[in-house]
Amino acid sequence: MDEAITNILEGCKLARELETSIMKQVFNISPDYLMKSSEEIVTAFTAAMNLLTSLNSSLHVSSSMGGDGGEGGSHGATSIIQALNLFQSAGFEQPSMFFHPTHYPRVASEMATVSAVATPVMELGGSGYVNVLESTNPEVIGSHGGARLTPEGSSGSGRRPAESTGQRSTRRRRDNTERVIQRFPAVRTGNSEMPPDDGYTWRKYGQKDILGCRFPRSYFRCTHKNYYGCEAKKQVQRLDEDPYTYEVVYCGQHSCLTSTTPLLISSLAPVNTAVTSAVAPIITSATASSTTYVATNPRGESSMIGTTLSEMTPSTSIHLGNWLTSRDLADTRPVADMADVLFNSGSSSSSMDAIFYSKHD
DNA sequence: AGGATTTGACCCTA
DNA sequence: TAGGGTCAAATCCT
Repeated sequence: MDEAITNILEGCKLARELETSIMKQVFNISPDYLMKSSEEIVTAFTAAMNLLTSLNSSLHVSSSMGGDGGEGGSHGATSIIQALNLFQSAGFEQPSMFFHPTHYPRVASEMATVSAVATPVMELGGSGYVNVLESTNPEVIGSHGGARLTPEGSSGSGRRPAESTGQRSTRRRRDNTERVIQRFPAVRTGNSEMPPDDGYTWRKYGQKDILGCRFPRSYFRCTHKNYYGCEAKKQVQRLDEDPYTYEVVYCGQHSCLTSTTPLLISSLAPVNTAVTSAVAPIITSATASSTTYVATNPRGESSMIGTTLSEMTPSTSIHLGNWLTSRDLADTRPVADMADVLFNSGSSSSSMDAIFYSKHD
């Protein structure tokens, strides 16, 4: 255990050094350097994870992740939470400008993608962006993560005459699109807290008080719905039990080209046992947000099949993610994941795009 | 001026 | 029928 902690701390140190380097050379950073540094970080965390894995393997791990979500059944979570605390005490509690929360859904999705046996159906758009085709599989999974909540309580008072509107277009509630559920700690900005920006631009189209919930649920759709027919939506709600945590449910795929990192949600489908069993221990912690993988059966009933870390520094989430989701795929993608996060997971509004803006221009 | 937000009404599903 | 999701007029914001 001590050795694992040493490795983790070393990884943290390297990550901080890398971050510092990036900050200092914002417009003059070499991809080679990034790759090399990332690799060193990966090595340190991989070593730690291997040690932790062997530690935990003696304690448990039932490969069956039932639909009950198992919040409390986190075998082996203690070690990971300890590791989390270490990460935080090592100075990673604040979101980095480079490790933008935008990355986290991508990372979570990527992890599941790595674990999935099924090959994701993808196509390259003309501009080089990757578009993910809409899944038609009735069995879909989502993940759980977080995003920004718009400031509430402004003084708009939309009021419509009682007669209004003729007929409504078709509206269905239980569509079979993927649902990605994520939790994020609120980001404190001035006097208010809000979920972190997820990199996409959203337009709020509704807010509802939900029965039994202290806080209203806000409904957002992609701002570019009209331009690109982008059907992505999300629901944002503060948790009753933890008002400083936001739960965001993403529905549908982004078909717009406004982000360099469209969520690879559809690539998670179809759900299969590889994903289910690969997402190992469930971790819940007040200090770390989580990504929850939700399986939806053809009747639209959802059940959580797993949770993994996502609200940490990308390096830690990547490594723990690999450890959690793909022990059988160990060492296959950590460097690539890191590079992907570093180079591809920025959003149109992220600082990474500001740094590497020329990449897509 | 045009886009974003608010919020009561409407409508669908369980 | 209740509750949740969406619509769209009114209003705010830039």
